[in-house]
Amino acid sequence: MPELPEVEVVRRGLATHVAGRTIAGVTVLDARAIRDHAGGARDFSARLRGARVTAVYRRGKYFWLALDGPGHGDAVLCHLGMSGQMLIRRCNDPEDRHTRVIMDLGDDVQLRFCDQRLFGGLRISDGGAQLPTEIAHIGLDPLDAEFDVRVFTGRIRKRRTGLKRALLDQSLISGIGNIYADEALWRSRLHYARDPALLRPPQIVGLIDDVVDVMNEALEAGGTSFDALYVDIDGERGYFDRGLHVYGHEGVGCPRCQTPIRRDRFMNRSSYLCPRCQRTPRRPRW
DNA sequence: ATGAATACCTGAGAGC
DNA sequence: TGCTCTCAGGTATTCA
Repeated sequence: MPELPEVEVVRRGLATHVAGRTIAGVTVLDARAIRDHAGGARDFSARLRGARVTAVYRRGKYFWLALDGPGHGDAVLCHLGMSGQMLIRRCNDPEDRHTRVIMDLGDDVQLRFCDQRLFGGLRISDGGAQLPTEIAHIGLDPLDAEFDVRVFTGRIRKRRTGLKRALLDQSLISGIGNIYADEALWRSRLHYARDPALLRPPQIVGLIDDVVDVMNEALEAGGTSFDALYVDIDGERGYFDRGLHVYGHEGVGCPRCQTPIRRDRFMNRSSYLCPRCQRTPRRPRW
């Protein structure tokens, strides 16, 4: 569900409200939320007790709390999956639905991990404060200062797969999900089945420019919320759904040419595109 | 190397 | 009302 802009909104909220705090206690309400933590719930809680959060980092859709004190150099590695939320609450605030893990942070502050579908989760990464080895296979995201569009161009043009499939491959470039893939492809007037090897390098540079633009615009709007499943750490929605041009707009006129937006089934999910602006290629790669 | 299928989950909404 | 079906922003693994 949440893609890079939504995760970055959460990361910023945590950097403001959690960094500098000490974890006084951890309650795992549903062990499935930490299924990727090798040690299980007791180990998870015990190792975090007394640890201090020094900073909150992100790569793609993953983020992590860097720890000091007990667990110095370790990190709490987090992914929101399709429906995960990080909520800052007072201890006596009403319960949030689907709360799976609660971290008490002192001063009457709680961090609650809530996740309806449980595709997300938390785990401790040994020595992962700088960059968890568990996500070594995740590529740089386009907002990372280290991201080099020339390197990316070289890599994607070697991929023998469709353009959208490549954009969604988190090992090639991270942070892009179904919404922002469709929005960026529409901005670049590229069909999802274009063959990356047949694109000119400037087209790929332009596409990445569009990815960065749409993500930055979404970030300014606080992310995209279609429903209550994506909210920031205060439980507030984002407003970028108003800024979407094609995603979820089946049958609505393309903002450029008024041709009705079409929804295709692709990779077992929906792809929205303008059939006039984004012509099906002569030699498609699916 | 690539990708299809599957698994992990809950819940909202549509249609009957 | 209650059943079945489809859909949803993601990732990892297995098998061909």
